Amino acid sequence: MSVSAWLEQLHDHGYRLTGARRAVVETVEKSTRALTPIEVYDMARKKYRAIGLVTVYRTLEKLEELHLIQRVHQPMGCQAFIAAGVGHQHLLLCQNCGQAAFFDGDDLDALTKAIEKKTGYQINEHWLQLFGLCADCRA
Amino acid sequence: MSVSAWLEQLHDHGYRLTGARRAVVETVEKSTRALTPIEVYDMARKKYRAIGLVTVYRTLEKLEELHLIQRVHQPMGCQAFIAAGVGHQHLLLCQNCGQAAFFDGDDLDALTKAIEKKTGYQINEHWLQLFGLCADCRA
DNA sequence: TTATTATTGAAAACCATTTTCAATAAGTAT
DNA sequence: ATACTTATTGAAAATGGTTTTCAATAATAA
Ligand SMILES: [Mn+2]
Ligand SMILES: [Mn+2]
Ligand SMILES: [Zn+2]
Ligand SMILES: [Zn+2]
Repeated sequence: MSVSAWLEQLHDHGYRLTGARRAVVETVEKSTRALTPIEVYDMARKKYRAIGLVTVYRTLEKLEELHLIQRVHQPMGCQAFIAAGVGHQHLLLCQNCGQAAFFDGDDLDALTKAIEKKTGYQINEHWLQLFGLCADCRA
Repeated sequence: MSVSAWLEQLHDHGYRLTGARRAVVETVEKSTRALTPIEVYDMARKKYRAIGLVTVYRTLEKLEELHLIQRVHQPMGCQAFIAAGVGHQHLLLCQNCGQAAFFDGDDLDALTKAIEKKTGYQINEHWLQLFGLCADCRA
């Protein structure tokens, strides 16, 4: 995805393209780590001075509705957002700098089946997230 | 674990045993689903009328410090707590009634290794959580 | 250009959580 | 038992992140 693709998505869903929205989109789409509303606000403000924190919240809300961003749960808080992964992917987060990477290829079918049998639950989805140190931070 | 074991833990760490704390401990230890502070408050109040919501927050804080309870992250919110699992376990949650079950036996070593190689990250921990319908709710 | 109305930012409201504080009661020493 | 020390308590106030309100503005269509 790209900034222009995000703006196109917004436009295609009847949302107007404004300076404030462009600033938020550019900030979040380019970030390699999850950002909180305030962080987005501080960064977007450098691109569009007059932006209000309220507009950041409202724009994040719309981007989440369009599945362009997703909420990131972390030990320190669950209010951060990052550009959404494509297809079936999970997040790998650096515990030092927050650098995020998506990965796929997890196969939980066997585990899921075994647990369904043992517990009687019908399993519909799973959350998986890895934590560690990115290449830069482990050096 | 049991209610008395929790109370003993509190006592062993120098905390006094009070009616309010007993009510919170009994509520949370016996629950098979994650409870929010307000839910704990409403339930504990039936055992100890005079309890204040503030004391619920303070007691949950201590129980978490002692690793007797753990925070549960869910799509609807991340403010709920449940009796902590023992050893390496993960949660399986019913999307309908909230019924929680712990499971173990997940083996992510191969996946972890592969991702470390591919991404350059050093992976230290993982979060895994399953969602579905419990035996009662799927019927 | 003009008209329509979605969008905006400031201010106020909201609400979950935390802090303050004087009264109370658990644990200890007498 | 009784007195003493001080951790604990609940009420009230404060806090801080998020949401709502509202009149002004600006994006889009006519
Ligand atoms: Mn998966
Ligand atoms: Mn595991
Ligand atoms: Zn890093
Ligand atoms: Zn259920």
